[in-house]
Amino acid sequence: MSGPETFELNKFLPYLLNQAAESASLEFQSIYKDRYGMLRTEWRVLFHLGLYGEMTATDIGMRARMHKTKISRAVQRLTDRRFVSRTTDTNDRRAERLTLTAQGQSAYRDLSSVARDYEAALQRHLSTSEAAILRTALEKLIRISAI
Amino acid sequence: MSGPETFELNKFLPYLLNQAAESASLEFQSIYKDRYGMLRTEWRVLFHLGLYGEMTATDIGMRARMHKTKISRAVQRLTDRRFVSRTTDTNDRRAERLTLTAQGQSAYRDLSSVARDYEAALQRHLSTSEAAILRTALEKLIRISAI
DNA sequence: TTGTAATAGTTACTTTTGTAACTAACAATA
DNA sequence: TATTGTTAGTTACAAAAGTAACTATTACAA
Repeated sequence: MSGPETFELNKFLPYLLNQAAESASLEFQSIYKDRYGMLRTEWRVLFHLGLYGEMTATDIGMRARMHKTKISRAVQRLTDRRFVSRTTDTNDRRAERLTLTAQGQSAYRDLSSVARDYEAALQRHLSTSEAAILRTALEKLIRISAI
Repeated sequence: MSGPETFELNKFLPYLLNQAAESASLEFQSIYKDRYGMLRTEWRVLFHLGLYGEMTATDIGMRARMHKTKISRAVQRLTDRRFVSRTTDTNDRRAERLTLTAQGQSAYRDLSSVARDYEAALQRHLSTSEAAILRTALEKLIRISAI
């Protein structure tokens, strides 16, 4: 007894979203992990730099909504492995301007092509309009807590 | 230069799904954490037992797609805090039959009512058909890797 | 039976994340 | 120019998750 419409876990949006996110990330995750030994945070930083060019850790944090310690550690590992190079900003010596190295560019190009194919494969399970509405709905949900 | 249609991170489904899942879980998470000191894994176990009655850890693992060590630790904490009770199955003494205690039932009722309200609030940002299509699409994506 | 494999769940160890405190640099104001 | 506050990023410590090896029990077949 729990109210007029009884609760259903496998219809509960946060639960569904988490399951779908996990499911939809699994295979792609194994690719960047296997090929480049990257974690999710590192892949995200790589893609931000690949897409938007030079950024600071703070910039990435705002765009990707990642905490600065996560970014700090991701950048650390990416520079250790020569995917990213950092130079201190001469105007503000607290900030570091991050860019992809040639190796980083190459990994980015490779992975973004994988990402395109991967997404196309996912999308084959959805109709065109379904995929479009899905994206819109997800964007709305993201914006809710975008404060 | 990256192909005919250039890659967009904020349209990339796995990325969108992760962001939306995180965004849509955030506030609810803070409720079960603040009221009952529960983690996500514990909340999930609680809800499975509340919804489906007596289950074993393995049952829950299959339904929730959680690894058995996660469940083992969640059950451990839930029994420590008297939300769950466990009894060894007499037919198969490896298995433990898990059920909610009165306190567990009460937490479950409270949280499932919160969940209903929370979901309704999320849904207010979506049209009826949008919400329906979203669920369908998410279910399809979940099933893809359901092996 | 007895030996081998499978299953339920736990434990130990490692990796990753979260949180808070920290350093260094800048900004603003008295 | 001191003083106070803010910002960029790192580090230290604690909590959580992942992985593999483990115990105990059951299943099955030689």
